[in-house]
Amino acid sequence: MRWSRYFIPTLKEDPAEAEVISHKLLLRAGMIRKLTSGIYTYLPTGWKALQKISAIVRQEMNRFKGIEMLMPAVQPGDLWAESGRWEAYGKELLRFKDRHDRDYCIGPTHEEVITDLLRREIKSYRQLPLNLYQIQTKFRDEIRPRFGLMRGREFIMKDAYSFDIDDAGASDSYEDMRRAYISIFEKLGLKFRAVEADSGAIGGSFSHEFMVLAETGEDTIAACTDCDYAANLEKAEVRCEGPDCEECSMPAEKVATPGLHTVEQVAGFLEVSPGKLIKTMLYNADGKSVAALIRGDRELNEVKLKNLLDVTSLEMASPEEVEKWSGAKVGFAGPAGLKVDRIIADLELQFDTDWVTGANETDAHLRHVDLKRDARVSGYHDLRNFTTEDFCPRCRGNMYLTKGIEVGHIFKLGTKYSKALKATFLDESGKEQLIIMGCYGIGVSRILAACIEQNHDRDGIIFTPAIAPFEVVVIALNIKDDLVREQAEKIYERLKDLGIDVLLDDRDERPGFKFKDVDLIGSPLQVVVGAKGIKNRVYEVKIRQTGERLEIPADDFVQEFTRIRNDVLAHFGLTPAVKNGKEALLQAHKPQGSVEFNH
RNA sequence: CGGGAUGUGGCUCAGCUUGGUAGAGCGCAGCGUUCGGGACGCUGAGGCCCGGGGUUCGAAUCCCCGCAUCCCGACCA
Repeated sequence: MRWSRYFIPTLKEDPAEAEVISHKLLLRAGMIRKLTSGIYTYLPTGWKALQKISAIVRQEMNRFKGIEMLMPAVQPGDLWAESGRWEAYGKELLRFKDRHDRDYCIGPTHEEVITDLLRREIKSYRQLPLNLYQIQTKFRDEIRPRFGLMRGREFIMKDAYSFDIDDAGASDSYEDMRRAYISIFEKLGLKFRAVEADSGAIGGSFSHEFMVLAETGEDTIAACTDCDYAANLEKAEVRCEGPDCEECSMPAEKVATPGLHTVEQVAGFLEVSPGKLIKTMLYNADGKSVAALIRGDRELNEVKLKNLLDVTSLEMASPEEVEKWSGAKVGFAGPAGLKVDRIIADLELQFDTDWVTGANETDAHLRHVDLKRDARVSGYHDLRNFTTEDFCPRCRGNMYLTKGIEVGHIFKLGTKYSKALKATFLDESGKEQLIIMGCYGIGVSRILAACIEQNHDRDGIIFTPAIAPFEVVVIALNIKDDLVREQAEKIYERLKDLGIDVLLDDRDERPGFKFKDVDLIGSPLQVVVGAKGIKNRVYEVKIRQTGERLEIPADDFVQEFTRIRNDVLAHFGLTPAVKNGKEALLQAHKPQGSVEFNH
């Protein structure tokens, strides 16, 4: 492709409408333009990058038994009423009526449509399993679209749905998709983590989120340095182990702590560390009184508490309730003698003793408390937020915190939709059974934004070779110089022959102008052809990622260029695989299961 | 849905406090000089100043009502 005959409307200045880096750079690099809030046109290079992402998604989905199809964007309201989501989905579902006054919506997802299709077509267990997917434009009428492609209203998504005859089959389908997703993100050349998501009542690890690692990510992830374990910070498991401690040698003793009701105040007054205090947090859980005990220097994780109690409503107790249950004003509750239905303690409290707690008496605390001796604790459970001091719950390795952008989510649906829409099959014994489903999403357009969030510098985008609209840009420095033009054309043709997606910057512009533009659009490699180089029989190759400029002899250009290119591919965890001598498909060369690449 | 901000040439913005009929830089067109990190000079085109009402002799500027966009939060998953 020749730049002079192409369409890449770059911007020199940051657009006022953009806040986050990927949004700014997508606009500045001429990849997208906004039509209206949360809705963007993909310009040629933006669309090209999206197609490259889609191609890898498609390739890996097919490899892991997915079958591509395409469903309508517009869906009848009746179908959504049948699944119960016409009411449940809320305003995010864009609804409208046709000329006959019938209800319709624009699909934010396709469980209803695919389940409707399958219930009509699937009769027998012999027809299953199936995994059907599509890559399609979705619409969700977000209350507040923001960050460009990161959270648009209209966006491109790959959504897959699996259909199995039993749980074992569904688990196999799920595992296939998990592996496919790992492979997809490896081949895209992105640093990512598969994160265990809240599997809720289903149990087991049946939900994973795939997070592209980027400092600007919205989610915080706790990840293990030694194994694959990673989880959203608020979901990360805390494991505590150790020998049971001896009973405290001293009896519990009441001390006056007038007006001191925060951890810091009490710890300071009694000259102990906050870690020797126990916070007693009182909750109203579905009408029952519950006390959660946690070390003074820790944070309670309410989601963990709620899941543990398996209640629908969990609220902190009102001051009145606190007084009623503890017999003291807020700030002086303690486990000893507390009048609540249930006392639950955090795991780590069982490995220590000689605590300071509230005395259930205003202006008083107890010291030398031994939980086993002095309180009726019904159980020790993981109740607190994960900290970086904690170790990996799987392999005891060290954990670190990182930020991520959710780009994929896989989970087992079970029979939620097959039940609602009566999608059944006859099993071997002729008995009618519900189809077991799973669904698997990838935000294709969000990947483009996430890639830029992860890979950019002050000059612009640094695309991974797999996503770059053009892997190489050949810059003809002075196009009016016949020799320069001829040499640039020659290199351009040679690279094309190697099967590389290459752009020839043949514009009649000043060098500085062209350098800035080329850096901005983010191609991983640049070949600079100038009069000076030609005189010395060298070409210059610039590696976008590092800024390195390498002079290579004109005579063995192809050989040297290929070597440099392979180094760049390796940096993104990729190797070239030449097929039919032409098509340069990019392959991840990392072993499967290894999900992170280091700089 | 609550809070905040902004709408002026294609883009980024000034002008608004203190009303007098619109500016800069970039971009665009032409000419010349330049030519390895977004050059310089000259000439030129381009604006119902978001929309609608009002106040006033006179409104980009003051008042009221809309609309749009962006940011924070809540909501949603």
